[in-house]
Amino acid sequence: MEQRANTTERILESAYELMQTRGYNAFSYADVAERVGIRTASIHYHFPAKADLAREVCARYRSALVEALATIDRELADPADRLHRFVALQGGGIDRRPPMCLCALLAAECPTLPEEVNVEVRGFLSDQEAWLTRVLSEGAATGLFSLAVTPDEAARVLRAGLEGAMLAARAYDDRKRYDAIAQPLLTALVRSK
Amino acid sequence: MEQRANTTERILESAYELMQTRGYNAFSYADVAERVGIRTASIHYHFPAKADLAREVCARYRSALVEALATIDRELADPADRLHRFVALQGGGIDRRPPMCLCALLAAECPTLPEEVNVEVRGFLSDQEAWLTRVLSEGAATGLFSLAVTPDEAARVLRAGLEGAMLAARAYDDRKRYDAIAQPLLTALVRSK
DNA sequence: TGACATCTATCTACTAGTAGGTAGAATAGA
DNA sequence: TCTATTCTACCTACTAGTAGATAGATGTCA
Repeated sequence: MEQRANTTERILESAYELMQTRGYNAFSYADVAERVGIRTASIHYHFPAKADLAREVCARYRSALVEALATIDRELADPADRLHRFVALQGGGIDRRPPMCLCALLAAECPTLPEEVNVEVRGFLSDQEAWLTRVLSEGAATGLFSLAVTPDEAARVLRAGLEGAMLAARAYDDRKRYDAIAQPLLTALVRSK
Repeated sequence: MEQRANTTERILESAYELMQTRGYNAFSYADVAERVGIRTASIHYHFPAKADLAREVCARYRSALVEALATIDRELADPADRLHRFVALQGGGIDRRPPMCLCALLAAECPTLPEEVNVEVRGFLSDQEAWLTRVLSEGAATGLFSLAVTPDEAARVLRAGLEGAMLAARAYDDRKRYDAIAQPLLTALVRSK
């Protein structure tokens, strides 16, 4: 049939959606199979074990993050603009509500996750923090804004705060809660000059 | 036999520990039964459904929070001291590492949780925010410290940030990450005078 | 006090359904 | 025909939950 690439992509896409809404433990091969329109056994051909599928979903999600951050760097020069774009990126588009970062969700399940998935989750969090630290350092160094704490502290706080904001938006099923936390969080951390 | 109260307590205690480490979806009656030393069927005598057990665990956790906050109010008068005690409370003792708030964890699983559990989770988050808002308002009103944002904004940001801090500590299995976020978070939000 | 009845708490044994995973046959395109 | 892909059919382990029995404690009343 030569639909392997096609099917693999569809499996990954469905698995991503399921993982983002339910997490790792609450989705099954049966859920994916139903969405893709194949049998559960067929998924094992593309991804021998559930851990393989989850790891690949995370790895791609992480790659997408790296690309998105590179795009921000390319399109925006001002560190303050970059920060706001980052916050908006995490907040998601209009159709994706409430916003939720896949890896923030998986972080909550860490103790029950296969180790190869945990590696990707931690890598994602580290990538985020590293980029934020760089942008915050640049802004502070060039005097565009002043920080309430050191750049790497601000990066950690910002990442953690946005994570908590997404979780709250999810718990109350109200995407406005994200902005209601993200905005004052930025205000408290970064003082524009 | 008259061990009902005893057994009920032991079931609740085991369920609490399991839920705090694995969340709702990744623990089973079999896990609880093994720890308590009874059969799974016996758990159904005390808690007809898994949702009943989880709801009770959450309700008690929530009550414990309310009590703990009342104790803080009773023992400490200074709003700044109360805040630091709160942060330490969330960070847990020396033996409980890495720290994790049960309801912060469950917030991540919200879409897959029985509604009666969700009610308790949201109630917990609201209780926390209400208390924080009050303490922050008092501190700001009496001029003990100044806030970077409004008291209720600061309360939301603080709660979200600590939640993200606990998640990070869990993901990296390193309790130091909690303090590494909590401390600068407080610094950025609350300026002592 | 003794007998009967009820209650508590647990058990064994079971149900129906789901989990992830495997073996090997069928199919289809190059 | 060879190879890639998907299928049917199955497996074992586990899920929450139920049915019915039972041991022993407690209550009630003649």
